[in-house]
Amino acid sequence: MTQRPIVETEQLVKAKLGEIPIRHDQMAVVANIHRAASAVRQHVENSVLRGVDLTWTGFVVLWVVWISGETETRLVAEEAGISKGTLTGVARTLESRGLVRRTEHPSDGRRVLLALTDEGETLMRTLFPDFNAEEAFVAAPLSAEECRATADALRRIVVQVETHGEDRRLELLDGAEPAPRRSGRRAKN
Amino acid sequence: MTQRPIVETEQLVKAKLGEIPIRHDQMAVVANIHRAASAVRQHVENSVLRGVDLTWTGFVVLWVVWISGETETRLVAEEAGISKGTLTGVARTLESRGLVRRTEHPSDGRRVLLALTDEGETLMRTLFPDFNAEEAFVAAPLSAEECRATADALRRIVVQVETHGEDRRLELLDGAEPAPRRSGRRAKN
DNA sequence: TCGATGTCGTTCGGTACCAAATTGTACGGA
DNA sequence: TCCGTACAATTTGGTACCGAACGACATCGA
Repeated sequence: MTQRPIVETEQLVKAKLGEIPIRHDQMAVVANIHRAASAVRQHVENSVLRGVDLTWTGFVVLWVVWISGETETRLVAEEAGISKGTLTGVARTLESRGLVRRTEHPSDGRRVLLALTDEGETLMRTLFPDFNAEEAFVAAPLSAEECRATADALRRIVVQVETHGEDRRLELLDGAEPAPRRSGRRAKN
Repeated sequence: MTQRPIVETEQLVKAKLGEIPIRHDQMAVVANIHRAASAVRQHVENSVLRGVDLTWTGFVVLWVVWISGETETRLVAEEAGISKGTLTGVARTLESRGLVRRTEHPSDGRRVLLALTDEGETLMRTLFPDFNAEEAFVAAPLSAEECRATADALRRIVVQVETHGEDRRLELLDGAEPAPRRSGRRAKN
């Protein structure tokens, strides 16, 4: 993942687009968010997670359930940042490994609750400190203060998308229908 | 994706782990990197990319080839931050849409070059400004200076993983064999 | 010249992942 | 009681994604 120098990229973009103005700083932030996310994810998967046969997402789901206790699946999906359809599959995998247990909701037959098994609890108690040590490792070049500032900036981006993203998308489409997703299951008509 | 308040999360973690010390700032940075990455990706896919039937990764690959010109696939994969195996599939998809062209390397029969078709060029010329506008939208809560500081912090994390990640992983295993990946194709023996 | 060794891109086995469709349950009002 | 609407999780159809294995080619030394 050898990164092309930013300066060079800017020149190349300029050559491609000529007069059209580009927001470089914003472009760099977005690009680096994704580079960092995949670098960190890859590192953690290949260090602490591989040995216990978990994917990143599997770990995140375990984490959410561990911290929250028995929780409805839709909330777990939301907290873990994946769709509920994806969670169904991930939860099935975790269940088959004996780390997670499904229970039906006491009063609402539609809902399903997720909780850790004893084995899951035990795993997380030893695994989380290792995981956190890798978080510390990847963030080592940043001071505590820089970590906080960076985390805060990223949080503001998340909030921006969550609060204004929907409106923005509607505005962009400007009345046109929402353009069906080409991959995945076809829309009915 | 309603985010649990950080303070609350810390208390819950503390309750779970008791005396074991946790690096909270580093934990928050890693968590927010991933939240931001998926929020941004989702927003962009559902705004500008859906209409032209591209996934995030497909766009990134197009971008790399657009900026770099005709390029060997292994370099495209590296620059795009995906494995070469994944690139084979993505390139196939893009080729089938007529956006990308494969050429054999003039002197080395193993290599394959990727270049945009005219259609690909045309698409990027109109698509990239739209894409960049969404980058500006998601980063809107940050000043230009904050964008630079955040991008820089993220870049340092990427560099940290790239320069010390391998050593770190070896150190963690401490002589043990590398723990086979359980999912995916089985190791030979 | 030929074999060992390395490096390409591709194939393969498997999970992850999304959004639409589907199925099942809840709950209000007629 | 029955119907319609709302909301729950699951299924479905498709791409993305990784890393190991593979086959084709390159390169170097004997």
